[in-house]
Amino acid sequence: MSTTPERPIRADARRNRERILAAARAVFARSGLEAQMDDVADTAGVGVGTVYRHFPTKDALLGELVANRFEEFCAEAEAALADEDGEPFDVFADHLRRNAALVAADAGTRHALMSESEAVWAHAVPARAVLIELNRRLIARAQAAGTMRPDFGADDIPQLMCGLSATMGMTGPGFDWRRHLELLIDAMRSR
Amino acid sequence: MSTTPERPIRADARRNRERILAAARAVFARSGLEAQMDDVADTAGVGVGTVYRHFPTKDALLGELVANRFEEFCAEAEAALADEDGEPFDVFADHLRRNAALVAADAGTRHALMSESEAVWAHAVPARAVLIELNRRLIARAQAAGTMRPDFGADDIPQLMCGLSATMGMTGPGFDWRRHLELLIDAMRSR
DNA sequence: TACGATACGGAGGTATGGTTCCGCTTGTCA
DNA sequence: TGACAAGCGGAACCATACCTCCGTATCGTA
Repeated sequence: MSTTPERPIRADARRNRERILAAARAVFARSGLEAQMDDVADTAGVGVGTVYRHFPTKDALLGELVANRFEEFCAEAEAALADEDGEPFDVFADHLRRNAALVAADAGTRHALMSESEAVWAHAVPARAVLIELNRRLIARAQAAGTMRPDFGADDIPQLMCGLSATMGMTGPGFDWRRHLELLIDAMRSR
Repeated sequence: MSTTPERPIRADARRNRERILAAARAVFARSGLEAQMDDVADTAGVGVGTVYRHFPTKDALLGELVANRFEEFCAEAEAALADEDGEPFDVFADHLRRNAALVAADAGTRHALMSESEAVWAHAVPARAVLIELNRRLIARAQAAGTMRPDFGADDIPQLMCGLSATMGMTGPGFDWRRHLELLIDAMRSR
C-alpha cells in the first residue's frame, strides 16, 4: 500500500505517541468528550503542538481511541465464541455484560458511541463490521439452541447498546444501567 | 405567592414571548441544542436582546420548552388512563408509541432528554413527577390484568425512553427507533 | 396628546477551546 | 562528532456563541 520510503519513526516520537494515547484514554474516560486537548497534552507531559503532530485533529485522536475500544469488543466476542461449553444465550449475554462494563467505566467511549460525528467513527468502521459479524455468529448459535428469540438480529445490537450507553451517565431514581441491560437481555430471550 | 403589585404585561411583550417560544420550538426541533440564540431571534423576528429579556439564559429557554413537552406527555398519559375499554397493556404501549413519535419529531427534546444539565431539567421537575405517577397507574392496571411483567416499574421508564431517544438521531443499518421501541415493549410483556 | 415606564434591537464584549506557527531541541547516521 | 532532519513546546491566533449594554421605539394612561 504505502509507496513512501518509510524512514523509521524516531524513538522519542514513538514514545510520545504512546504517552499521548494513554493520557487521552485517561482524560476522556474521566471527563468525557468535553475534555480539552491541553488537558491531554499536560497529562501526557508534552506540549499541545506534539499532540497535533501525532493526531491532526481532536476527532482523529478520539477516532483512534474508539477504534481501539472496538478491537477490545471484538476480542471479547472471539473469546465468547470460543466457549463451546456454556449455554449459548448465557454466553452471549455475558459478552454483552462485559462490554457494557467497559463502556460504563469510560465516559469518553460512552459519548463517542452516541456521537453523530462521522470523523470519530471513520477509523472504527472495520472493527465495527467485524464485531457485528461475530455477534451474528453468537446470535445464530443461541437461536439454534432455541433460547434466543428467532427474530432478533445482530443489527439490533448497536442501537440497544447505544441507548444503554446514553443512560449510563445519568443519575436519579431509576437510572441503573445494570437493570437497563437486564431488561434488554430479557427482550432477546425466546419465550 | 407573588408579592409584587403585578402590573399587567405589555401587549407587545406578551406577543413577542409567544413568538420566541414558537420560534425556539421550530429551531431546536430542526437543529437540536446546538442551534444558536441568534437563530431563534431571527426566526422570531426579534433581536437577541428581546430573547434575553424574556429568558435570562439559553438553558432557561430550553427548560421552558422541555417543561411544555412534559405537560404534553402528561396529557397523553391522562388520555390513556381515561381509556377504560382497551386492553391495559396495549393502552400503555400505545401511550409510549405516541410519546416516542413526539420525541422523534423534535431533535431539541431528544437532546434535552439526554442532557445532564440541571438547569434544563429544573423547570420540568413537577411535570416529570406527575408523569411518573400517571405511568405508575397505567402500569399497575396492566399488571393487574396479568399482561405486564410484575417486576416492571414506572421508574424503569425514564431510562428506557432516554436510551430510545439517544438512538433516534443515529443513522445506519439497524438504527430504527420503531423497532427499538417494539423490543422494549416486548421486554415489558408478561411471559 | 404628552409623558413615564416598559420593551426592543443589534453591535460588541467576553470566554472558551481547537488549531497553527516557528524558533529551539534532540535523535540518527556518516 | 558534526550536520541535517525530525520532533517538540507553548504562546498566540482565530472562530464560535453566549450574553450585555444602552440609545431608541413603543405602549398605556391621564
